[in-house]
This record gives sequence, structure tokens and C-alpha cells, in this order.
Amino acid sequence: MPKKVDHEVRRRHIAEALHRVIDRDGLDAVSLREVAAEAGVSMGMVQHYFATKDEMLMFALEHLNARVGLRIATARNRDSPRELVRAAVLELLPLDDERRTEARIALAYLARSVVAVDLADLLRAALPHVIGFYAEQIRIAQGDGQVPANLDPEREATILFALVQGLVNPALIGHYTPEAVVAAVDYHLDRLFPRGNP
Amino acid sequence: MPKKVDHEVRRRHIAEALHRVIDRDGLDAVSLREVAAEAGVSMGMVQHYFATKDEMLMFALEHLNARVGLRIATARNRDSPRELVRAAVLELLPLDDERRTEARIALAYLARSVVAVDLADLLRAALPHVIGFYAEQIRIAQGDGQVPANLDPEREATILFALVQGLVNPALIGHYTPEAVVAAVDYHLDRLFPRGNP
DNA sequence: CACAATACAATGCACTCGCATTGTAAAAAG
DNA sequence: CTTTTTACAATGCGAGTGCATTGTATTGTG
Repeated sequence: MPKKVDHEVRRRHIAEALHRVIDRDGLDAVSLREVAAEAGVSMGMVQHYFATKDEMLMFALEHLNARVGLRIATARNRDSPRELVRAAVLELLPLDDERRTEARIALAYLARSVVAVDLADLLRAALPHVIGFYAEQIRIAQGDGQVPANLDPEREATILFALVQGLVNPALIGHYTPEAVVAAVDYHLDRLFPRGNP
Repeated sequence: MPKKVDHEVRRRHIAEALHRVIDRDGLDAVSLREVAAEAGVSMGMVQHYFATKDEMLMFALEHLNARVGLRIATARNRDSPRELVRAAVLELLPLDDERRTEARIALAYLARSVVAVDLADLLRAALPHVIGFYAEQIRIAQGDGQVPANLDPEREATILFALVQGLVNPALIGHYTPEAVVAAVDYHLDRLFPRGNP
């Protein structure tokens, strides 16, 4: 048969160009022509690998989800549950350019998910994993006496996740400095792990 | 001179139609023609009251900000600081259709603000007011002994606001029921006001 | 070598967009 | 009544959109 091309590689290449466009000019600026130009390929090629624009968007979001998930899973080599949770939390905050870019992209998808059910499904599916991880670590820390036994791990995980997500948007529009964001996180972690960092 | 028309009334009428379009189909679906149709007027009239589309969007956002700010200011007739803060917090959460609509609209603006500096400025300007209100109430409650004196009012206000904002998005995409959202808020308020609701 | 399937590239099409222009009706001012 | 200013309505335009179609070069398979 014909030429051998790794479809996954091409699709990822296009997806990353797509995300650069979102980061630079927003999701509204995403068009087949714009993505093709950013990726340095022809528009016909983009169409060859993605039948529709929506399919391209969905693939790119899954690709991003996988990337972030992998990075969080990699950060598991920490000493204490507190440090582990802290690292996972900071990974989601726009503290440097890379994370800032990711946060901007994630926000763009989130906004569209309000009127695009498929996107909402994808985003929602990622939540239990993160929150469950927090809850798991809190439970472990309770076993070690680092977290007060009277705290509800599930609720604390829910609140921690909301707190983190709620810091993202003000930080993105420049209301908090990265240092202020980290300080707020540590302030809350001090309460959650009063004896987790001796 | 000519016909007498209240410009503000017309502009608000158009702005509300614009927000109905955002709520139904997202900010991407906002076009001069669509807004005009939703408002039941001609496209020429929309152009008569707003020189550009951006001007229309900015006006509509200010209009929304004013509406929400007014509603929060109105809710000040509560017994305790805790109940006051709780009411102000619940006012921002998508617990019913009206608040849900507002949250969807606010999210749309927020996403665009990432690439539209003017919008970001408007959104950022609203934050200190809300967070300052929380901090003020926490300080008052500390004076009454309802909030532990060792808590930092500014930091607690920051965290409370972030927590609330962080609950909005998962609630919008259906990950939390309204009851779960309220439960999470009350769980955190129990910690913040351990003796605020005897 | 012949064939067929794949990987693009190029172009066309119907549609929508924001905005500018033009025309018209109405009413306040002189 | 005349004039002038305002309030719209209607239309046109160039640009950009997603997608379909067509053409062509390449390469593995029989």
C-alpha cells in the first residue's frame, strides 16, 4: 500500500499547533487555515487527519488531558503526603509560562463546554481522578497523624480542589502574583496538615 | 430637535438580549444580527446605539456587574456576619436558573478576557470589592468572638473567594449538585465560624 | 511492472461576519 | 412652515469560515 505515516504523530503535531493558537489568540481564532499555518502544513493536510473541526478540538483536549495527567502521576516521588499534594496542586496553577499556557487553554475549553456537551463530558471525567487523589492522600496522612482525624477527607478534597481552581482565574487575569497564589495554598495546607511538615 | 429616546434604556434592552444569546449559544454565537433578532429590533438599530461590537460587549458586562453588585449589596440584612457572608457567597453560585445563567455568562467573559485586555481590566476591578467585603465581615466576627482570633482575615477572605469561584465551574458542567455545593460551603464556613451560628 | 490505496495540495462554494453607506421618517427648533 | 437633527431600516462589501471536491504524487502490494 501507500506511504507510511504515523497518524498519531501527525495528529499530535496539529493538536499542539492548535493549542498554540488558543494560547495566543483564543479559541475563537481557531480555524482550519490558522491551525494549518501555525503547524506549517497545508489546510488540506489538516482535513486529511481530522474529518471535522470538532473532531480536531476533541482530540486536542484529550491530548492535553493526557499530558497533564501524566505529569501529575510523575510527580509522585515526594516524602510526605503534604508535599505530594502540594506538588500536585502547584502543577495545576499558572505559576510559570508553561502552566499559564495550559490554564489559558483549559479555560477556553471550559467556556466552550458550557454549550458543547461533548467537551463537558470530557472535562467532567477528569475531575473524580484528581479529587480522589487528594482524598486518598488526606486519608493516608490521617493514618500518620498528620491530618486531624475529625476532618472529612472527601469534603476536604473537594474544598482543596475548588480552592485551587478558584485561584487559577484571578491569577490568569493578573489579580494575584504567583507568590500570592503559593502563599494562599500553603496557608490552607497549614490548616489541613497542621503536623504534616515538622 | 428630533425624537426623544432614552438611550440607556435601549442599550440595556440590547445588552440583555445579548446575554440571552450568550446563555443559550455562547459568546461565539454573538453577532450583530443574532443580538438584533433576539432583541426584536433591526440590525441597524443595534449599530445606532453601539458603534462597534466590542463597545456593545463592554457595556453589557458593566451592566451585568452592576446588577450583581446591587443584588449583593441588597442582601445585607442578615443577623450574623456568618449568615451575611453565606448569603453573599450563595449569591455567586449557580444554584438556580438565574444564577446559573449569570455564571455561564461570567465564564464566557472570563474566557475572552484572556485575549481581550479591556475585559480583563473590568473583571479584575470587581474582585477587591468582593474579597474586601469577606475580609471585613471576618474581622467583625473576630471582634465578636465568632471567628478564631488567630486566623488572618485577608487570607481567609482570599481562600473563601477562591473556594467559591472554584465550585462554580464543576457545578456548571454538572459535576456537583446544588446541594453538594451548599454542603461544601457550609463545611468550610463551619471551620471559619466555629462559634458563629450557635 | 501494474495497480490501487494513501497522503496530501489546491481550489471552489455557500455562508456568515463586522462594518460602512445610503435612504427615509419623524419631531423638535427657528 | 421650514430646517435640521436624530432614529432607525436596508443594503452592500470585502474578508473569513467550514467543508466538499478534485487533482496529483508517492509507495507498498500482487
